[in-house]
Amino acid sequence: MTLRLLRYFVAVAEELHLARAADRLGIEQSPVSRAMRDLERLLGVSLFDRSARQTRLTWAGQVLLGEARRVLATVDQAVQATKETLHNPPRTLDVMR
Amino acid sequence: MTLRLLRYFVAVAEELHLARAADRLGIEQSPVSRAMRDLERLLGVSLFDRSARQTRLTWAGQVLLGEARRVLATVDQAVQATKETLHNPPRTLDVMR
DNA sequence: TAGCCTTACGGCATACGTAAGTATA
DNA sequence: TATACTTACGTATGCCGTAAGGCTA
Repeated sequence: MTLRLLRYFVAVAEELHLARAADRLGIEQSPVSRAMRDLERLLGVSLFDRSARQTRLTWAGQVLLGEARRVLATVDQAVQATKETLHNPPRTLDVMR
Repeated sequence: MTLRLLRYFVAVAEELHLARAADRLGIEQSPVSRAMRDLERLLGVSLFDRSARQTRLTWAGQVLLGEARRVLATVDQAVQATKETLHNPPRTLDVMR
């Protein structure tokens, strides 16, 4: 699993349209389509219902959308918390030992 | 940020030794060293204290270790929860609309 | 046939391994 | 000098864009 696949998936799941998702991601449709295929293969589940004219989420897709948002939020927090150590030094001197 | 950098970092932070971390990851020392350098540049903070003979975590490194573990746990849960939708179908039929 | 997604292919960027280099105790 | 981390360089893998292909209303 990679964050790239999760980021692409959230964009597609929210837009329900590959071209718009690709626009939002600043890339072309093609890599987005391939990424969704790769993600489905990786997880072994269908994330989208492509039978209809419009793209829709399967149940697995709905579950992953919530989970992926949590992952990305956790990543953002990890980056922020680490950067903020510059301004919030440890209270005691021996925490680094 | 990538999961690869976080996975490598957790290995190094837990082993406090690049060769052992590399062994655990199934790769060579060299890419691990480069990854840690890249991660520090990305975050703009020092994660390791390299002045001593042994590798030690800075305060920022200790904070990131906890955060990175949370991220990786969240990812595992995301994958599991999505895969389990195959055995736990939605209770109602209209959740996919 | 118009709109949307997918596949093929070539090029670029990223990541690895080997091996040489640097530093410290 | 032994141990551990870093840097240089060539190769392999991964990801992207362009363009062609397929499908459905």
